[in-house]
Amino acid sequence: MFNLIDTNRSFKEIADEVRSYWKEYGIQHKSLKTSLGNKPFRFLEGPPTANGRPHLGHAMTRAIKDIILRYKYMTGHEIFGRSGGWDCHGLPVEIEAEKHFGFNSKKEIEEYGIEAFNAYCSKSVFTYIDEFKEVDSQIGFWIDHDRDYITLKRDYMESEWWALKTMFEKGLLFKDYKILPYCPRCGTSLSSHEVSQGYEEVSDISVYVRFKVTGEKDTYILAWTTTPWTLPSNQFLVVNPKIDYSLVSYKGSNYYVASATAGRLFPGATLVKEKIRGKELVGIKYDQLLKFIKPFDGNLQVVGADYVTVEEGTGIVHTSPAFGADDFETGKRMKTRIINPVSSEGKYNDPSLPWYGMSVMEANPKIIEYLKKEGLLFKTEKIKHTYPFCYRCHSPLIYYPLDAWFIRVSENREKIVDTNSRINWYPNHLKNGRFGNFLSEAKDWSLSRNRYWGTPLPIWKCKNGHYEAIGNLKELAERSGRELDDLHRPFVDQLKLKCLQCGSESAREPYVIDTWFDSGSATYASIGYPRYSGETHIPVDFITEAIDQTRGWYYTLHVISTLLFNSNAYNNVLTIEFVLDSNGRKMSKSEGNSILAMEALQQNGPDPLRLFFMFGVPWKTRNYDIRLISEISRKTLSTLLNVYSFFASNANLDRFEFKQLKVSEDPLDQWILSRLNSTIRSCNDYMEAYLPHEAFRSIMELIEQVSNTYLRLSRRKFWAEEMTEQKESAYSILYSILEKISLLLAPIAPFTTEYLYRSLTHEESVHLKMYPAPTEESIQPELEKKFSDVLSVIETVRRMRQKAGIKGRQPLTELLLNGSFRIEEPLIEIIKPEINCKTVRFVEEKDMPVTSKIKLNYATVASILKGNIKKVEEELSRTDPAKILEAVRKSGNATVAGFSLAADQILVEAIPQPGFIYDKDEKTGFSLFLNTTIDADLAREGLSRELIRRIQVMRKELSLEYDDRISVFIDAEPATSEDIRGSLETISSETLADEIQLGSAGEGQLWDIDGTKVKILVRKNGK
RNA sequence: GGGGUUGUAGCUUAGCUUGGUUUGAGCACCCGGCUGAUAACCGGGAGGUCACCGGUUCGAAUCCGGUCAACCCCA
Repeated sequence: MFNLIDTNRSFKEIADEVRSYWKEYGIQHKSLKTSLGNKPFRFLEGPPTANGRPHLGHAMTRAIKDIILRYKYMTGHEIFGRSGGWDCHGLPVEIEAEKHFGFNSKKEIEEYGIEAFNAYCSKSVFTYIDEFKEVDSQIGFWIDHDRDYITLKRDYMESEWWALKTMFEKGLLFKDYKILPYCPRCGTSLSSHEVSQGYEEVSDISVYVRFKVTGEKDTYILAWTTTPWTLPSNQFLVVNPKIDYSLVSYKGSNYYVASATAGRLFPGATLVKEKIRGKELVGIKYDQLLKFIKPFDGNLQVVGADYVTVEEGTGIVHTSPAFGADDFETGKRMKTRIINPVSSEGKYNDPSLPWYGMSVMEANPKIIEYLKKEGLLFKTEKIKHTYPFCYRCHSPLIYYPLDAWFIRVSENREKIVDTNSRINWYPNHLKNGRFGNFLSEAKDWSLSRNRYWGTPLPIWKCKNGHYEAIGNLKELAERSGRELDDLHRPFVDQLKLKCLQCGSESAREPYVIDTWFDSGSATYASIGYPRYSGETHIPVDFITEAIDQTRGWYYTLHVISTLLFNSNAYNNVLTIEFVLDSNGRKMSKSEGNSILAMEALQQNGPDPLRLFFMFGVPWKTRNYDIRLISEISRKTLSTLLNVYSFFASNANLDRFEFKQLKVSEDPLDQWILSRLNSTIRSCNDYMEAYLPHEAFRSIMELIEQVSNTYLRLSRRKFWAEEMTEQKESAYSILYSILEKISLLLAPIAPFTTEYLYRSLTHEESVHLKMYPAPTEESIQPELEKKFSDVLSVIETVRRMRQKAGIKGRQPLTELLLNGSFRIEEPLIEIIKPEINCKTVRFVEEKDMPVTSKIKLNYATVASILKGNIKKVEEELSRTDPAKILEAVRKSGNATVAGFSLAADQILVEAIPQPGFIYDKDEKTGFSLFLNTTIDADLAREGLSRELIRRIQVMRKELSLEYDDRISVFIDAEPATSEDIRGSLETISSETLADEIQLGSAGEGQLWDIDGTKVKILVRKNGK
């Protein structure tokens, strides 16, 4: 017996029931611990930081990961890395902790104590881990959370130490003094991939300031800057030696600017000197702008550099080597010491400045005011530009000189570009586009952070500048004489070594490393390579994350793997775009329009949500739209459950049991099997190519055809009382279709398919079965094409009936077809009942029930015939059109009333003979002639069909079971009664009536059938 | 300023790789019909300068060039 199902249950209810079944019988566990084959498949989970709540985007990536993993399981793969991962370190965590304690500076953290602070971080990073796991359970993401990798665990960090030591020894790790993007609030530098996540568009005030040329009256050099706070430390002005500058006289003063900017800056000014090459300006000395900090020797002069452009500003760049990478280079070249009046908290620390103690961002407007007051300001301009902000705390970053450790990436660009060539990117354009571009411009990775909560940099340094890297705990114990359990700060800081080179004491470099190094190490650290595992997961077969990871995880995984293992980290990577809100806006916490994963799951149920994620291309944004979500699952899952419900209730009545697929010769059966198998084939292809959304699309199409074509056309087979061969075949096909679709759809909608599959087969689980393989010999492309022709003809006839005002219930005698090919007899049999015609046949062109009427094509003929048009037309109306057409066909033209008419000069109009209507089917090109003559017999038959339908409606209104039997009483005009009497048998068998009485219907319902009044009463008799 | 992606009906979209009848669906709207599984379905109506301009071609939504717009990334 097949389980009967309630088609009105919500998908959420079904999922809840299935989830508890899985739990009770350990189905998920079985899937995680077993495999159906031994092909290896390596997966890697991108680790979230669980100090924020999971939102809709998390749900989407997790759904797609699950779809791929379930498919791989079902295709006999042994899956490695089917576990979770948690990213635990880093600034994001520290910032949450600072908020918790109300701290605003590093000083406060240190006063509170690093140990206690880190202890809090270590706890808070798991605040929402339970909610993440709950989302996984709700959405059906089957991974083994008992084997999650956790980046703060000793084993994990030890692997990283191994990696860092290896890099150190290969010379890939180096320390340098550089200008780095720096967050003054967090007190640490950021790497380029972190900076790239924090650009925002802001409007700032930029200033044009005049530097007075030393010893020349009223002559200035005009420079432009968007960071007035760097002006107190101005050391140079830079021009481009290759471009032209002018000296301009404007309101009583002379200014040097790039010629290209003069017109814009000084409207209506007079030129004093034109076309001064930049290099002629080099060496000019100027007076200090803000006379507070004493400059060094050789400062305050114009120097040349070719990075200067004229697009913005004046073509002359104010240079403060402490606060810009280019500026720093200039300072280096000029061999000067750097003026840096700004502390690591971002405040002026030079007491000679009037803004002493102020943060530079606070000082900005004050400095502008001062410049104005002192007459140093030429003008200000509001500009909109993108500026980097700290991606976590939102403070504006400054460029700041620092000692920092770097990974030598730039020298290895070729390698990382090369290993990228081995990766399959979905979508492909990322490979050489966004990602490839980023790789080819890769900068050295600034790795060290002046912070607390992170993997400590395992490098010790002695007073003589000798460095040593430590690769694991054992080594550390040997070198320091102390065992350590926890590698974190502050414990590791306390360990001193004896320098191997000079014997003096060495202390750890006080940094932690970029948390992106943690997650980027997951390919080897997640399994504790090399200490706990002899192998890595490099390269994994598949990862998928959202688009923002191009510069994040995708990048760090790739760089680390290339540098350490000379390999790409992953072979296939699928990138997902964001889910936007219902108005197409980006979801964000601050906007208050973000949607939590749990919310969406509660609202829609897991499967509808998963289908929504599979609807359309993953790498295009989609708007969260609950109406669309329910529409998609209604079209697929609801339809599928209804097909099953129909199957199950009928099959149970007939005591059908599935033993094997029995295929009849019926083209309908052949067709649906072909469709089923071609869908299975394309699903396999798409899933192999990491295109699950394409697989879903093809399944959707199949479900639609099964329900609306196959089942509808097969319905009559199921009404037969006894088990016919046809019926059995149809059952077995329907069973097979439901089974295969459950399997095909199982990775995408795991809950509903489980429910369906188990109701159908009583097997343990759809998820422990092999993915279906196509039966190639069942695929008949030719038949699939023919079948769509059949459907097209049916549609056209329905349209013709509509136009002629003849209902579908009214039987007609014949449909005649003419075309360039024919539809074979068995398929004709499908057309007949659908269009309610007794015969459907093809005729030759000459036998078409049509008279051609030939008209003149005035457009081509008018100018030739002129006054003779009337005459020709008269002659034409007397001539047999067939003769004219024959002549045109043979010789290219026909002679009418002495005039020769070519093919393009006549128009042929087909006029169907009386009793026929004509139309053309566009898909097949067939001409269709429908005989619309309704004689008394046909009319009587039509009437009985009308009655049957009314009685069926009444059955439904009485909520009768489909096998309940009834008695019917019909009250009508005597003439109508006579007509009805002839069809009593048909009516009673169609409506399961034991008896039909003509006469008084008493309390019956009055119907108006096209003007004929009939009163009908239906009474239930039981089964 | 540089790079990438996208642009098809009110909305969601297919077709573009490989040029070939009149760009195909779904939702919503209106009219009509069908129904012994269905939350369905079928027919008709209205709604498209396939973003725009140019080129290649017998023929362009599709290929090429340019422009515009939106989004994303970089500087």
